[in-house]
Amino acid sequence: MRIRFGYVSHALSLYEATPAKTMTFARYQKLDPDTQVQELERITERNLQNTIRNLHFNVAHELPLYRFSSSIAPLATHDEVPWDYITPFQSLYEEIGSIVRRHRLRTSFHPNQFTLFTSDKPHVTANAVKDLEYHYAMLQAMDLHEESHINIHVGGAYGDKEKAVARFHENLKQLPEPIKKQLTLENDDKTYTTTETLEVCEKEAIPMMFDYHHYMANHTEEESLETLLPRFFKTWDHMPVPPKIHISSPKNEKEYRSHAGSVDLDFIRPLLKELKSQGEPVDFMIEAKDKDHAVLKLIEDIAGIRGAKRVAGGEIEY
DNA sequence: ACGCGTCAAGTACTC
DNA sequence: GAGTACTTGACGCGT
Repeated sequence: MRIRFGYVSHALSLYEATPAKTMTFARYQKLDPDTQVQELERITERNLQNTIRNLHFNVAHELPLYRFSSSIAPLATHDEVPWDYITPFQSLYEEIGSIVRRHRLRTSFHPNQFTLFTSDKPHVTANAVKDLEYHYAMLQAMDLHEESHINIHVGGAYGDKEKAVARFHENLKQLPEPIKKQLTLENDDKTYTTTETLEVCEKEAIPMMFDYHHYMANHTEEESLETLLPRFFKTWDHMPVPPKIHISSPKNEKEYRSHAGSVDLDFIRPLLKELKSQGEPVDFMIEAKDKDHAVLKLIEDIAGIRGAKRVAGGEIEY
């Protein structure tokens, strides 16, 4: 089995490299109207430049996976802040796309928890569509809109999961088809278990994003890795990329669902064992507080397991 | 330099 | 119905 690795948005080793510098609406309103858009543009340009710096970090460390920040363009989907977050930065978006293609990186977006399709309130669904259109527009500007995935959760339960899932399928029709093609759906740590998420994925032909930490926090006795993983793999059949798994470990017993700074090798051992027996290549997106530090450490830890061998900076054969 | 409250958005829970 | 927690990083403000 081959495992490739990556981290979320910001390599902390780099000096002042956040790709998520932001501006709140409250702050925006306090600005002189003449400088409002100028300020948004200044922040966005910096976020795109920092995205490029982070991609160079990936290339130098041979880490094939990278998740773009969702906060590249502040207030991009805010009703009262209509501004063009694409055209002024076209060449920066293109540069990002060309780095990604040249080095065969695998990139993605992960919009926040407000982007969901289970709500019974029409404006919530409308906002979800708008938010996904924002992410997709950036991918288009990078010319990565046919390869990069946008990952979201199923959503809320509202006291009746069956009805909520029915609404998910209904509301999802409002999402333009090209955007829907780039979606992945992730099992969450409180509401939708892996099986429930798989059912939605299978119905919609959407690949599933398996989060192992969420699985550990939210699964039933019937849900064994042994039975779930083949079904999870199947949602990625006919995809040009391997199934992707989110990896993190609990902060502590009491705050089990919170992410720890690094990834505890013992916590993910059962997953590694099961993946090894499946034998298929997989990609690991590491979601630890220490970001790049945690990835590089985990790679060394896994490479230290008997039978495992590092074949690149961010790639292990096991 | 450092700590603390705030932030556009939603849901779940308590009262 | 109103209020708070959840949860993330970044930011502005007060000290």
